[in-house]
Amino acid sequence: MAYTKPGVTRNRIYQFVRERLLDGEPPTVREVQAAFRMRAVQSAKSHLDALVKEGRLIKIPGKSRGYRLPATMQPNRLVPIVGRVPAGPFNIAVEEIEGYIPVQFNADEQTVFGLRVSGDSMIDAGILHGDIVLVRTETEIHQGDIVVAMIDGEATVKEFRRVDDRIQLRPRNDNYPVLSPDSEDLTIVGKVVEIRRYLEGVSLVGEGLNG
Amino acid sequence: MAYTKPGVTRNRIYQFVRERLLDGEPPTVREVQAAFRMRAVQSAKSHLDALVKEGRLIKIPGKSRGYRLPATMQPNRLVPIVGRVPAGPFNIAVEEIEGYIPVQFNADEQTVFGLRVSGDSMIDAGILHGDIVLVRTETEIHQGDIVVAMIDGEATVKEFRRVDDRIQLRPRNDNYPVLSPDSEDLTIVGKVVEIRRYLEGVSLVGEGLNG
DNA sequence: TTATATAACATACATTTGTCTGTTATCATA
DNA sequence: TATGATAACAGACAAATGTATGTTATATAA
Repeated sequence: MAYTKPGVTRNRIYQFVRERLLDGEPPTVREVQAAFRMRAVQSAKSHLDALVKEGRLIKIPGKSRGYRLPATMQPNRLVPIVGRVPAGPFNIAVEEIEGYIPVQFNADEQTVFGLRVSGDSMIDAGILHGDIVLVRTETEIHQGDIVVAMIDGEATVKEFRRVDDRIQLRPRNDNYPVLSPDSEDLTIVGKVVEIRRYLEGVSLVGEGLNG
Repeated sequence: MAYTKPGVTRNRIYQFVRERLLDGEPPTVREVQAAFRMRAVQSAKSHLDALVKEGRLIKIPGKSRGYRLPATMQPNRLVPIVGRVPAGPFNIAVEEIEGYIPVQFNADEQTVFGLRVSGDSMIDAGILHGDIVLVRTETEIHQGDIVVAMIDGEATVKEFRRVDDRIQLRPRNDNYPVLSPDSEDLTIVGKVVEIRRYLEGVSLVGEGLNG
């Protein structure tokens, strides 16, 4: 390819590789070479190695398609959406999974799931019927957090308060009462860390492909 | 590895490959082999080819790490979040990009971006100050859609109405007036297709990594 | 201009990886 | 038990891919 000013091709190659990695398609050195119409493999490899040296990429030596984005650039992960709160956080039955949505947590663990909200008891907190809340299990709960709780086997989204050693679950809608269940009837499933609302028909990833 | 009932190992391999692909790390045949402690490459390859035949995977013949999820299982894409509406949809200045978030649209094109909402004029639609709305440009706008509009160079999120050949932009908050700007002062940037609210500090992908 | 760093090229080689052919073992069903 | 289908193994080869060495061309700055 034509000679360019120092750094120019470097940046273009970075953009290209980044794009490919975010698409889940790590390129080979020769694919980079071809994309930039270079006549020598080494031309591409030099740039890639330089990007690694600069810290903009990392690589797995020896392996094919071994260039990756550094941790801070790491993209996301898919988590399952369930229509109702699973019995135990860790045994979500496959049949209950509506689909998967991408999140950007480093939730390599199985600690985050999505739950479709029903009812309008949290409307003043901007959580509407049909919204999807992302719930992180196994995390600390603080005063005022929005949580998913199981009361007598029933799932609910509420604001968490501790008042005089007693747990209150407060709706954010004046038409609903504050709940204060006995602790043996109550399980805090996790904390709501994100809310999503889809205004347009979105087919969830992997929808209906169980089996 | 030990012999299993027909289909069992097949499914496990599918889960494994799927996991890897969603992580952006397509495995080699031999990596599958190793993961299942098989003594022959062909054992892994047979299962993979069978999964392709069943339609659960697709493959790029000849290429390394060439197994992929079919289109319906395709994951997501990263779109930029901007703090304010860009001048033109297609020339988002890099400095204005807050970060990137994953979406599940097949927005291979540059038609979707994220915008951080300021103000509470849409509070009755469950859109709060600080929420991120995902905006699709170049799409049809219908009565009642929530849109992002530019009025005299100012960006705003409102409900779209057409009344007697005149466009109305309605807030969803009784404290704000309905707008009805002259068409020369108005640009409809796009339609809001998704709303997100992060309740926990989430560092956006690629945040502060411009340059 | 000259010197130095960067960019691009040419070629070769080693390793990784995909693919092929044939065999043996276990499962499922009659 | 007999039979066909599926699962797993063994070994080899070919293509893809990473890597190394050396050379030439252009950009940048003194």
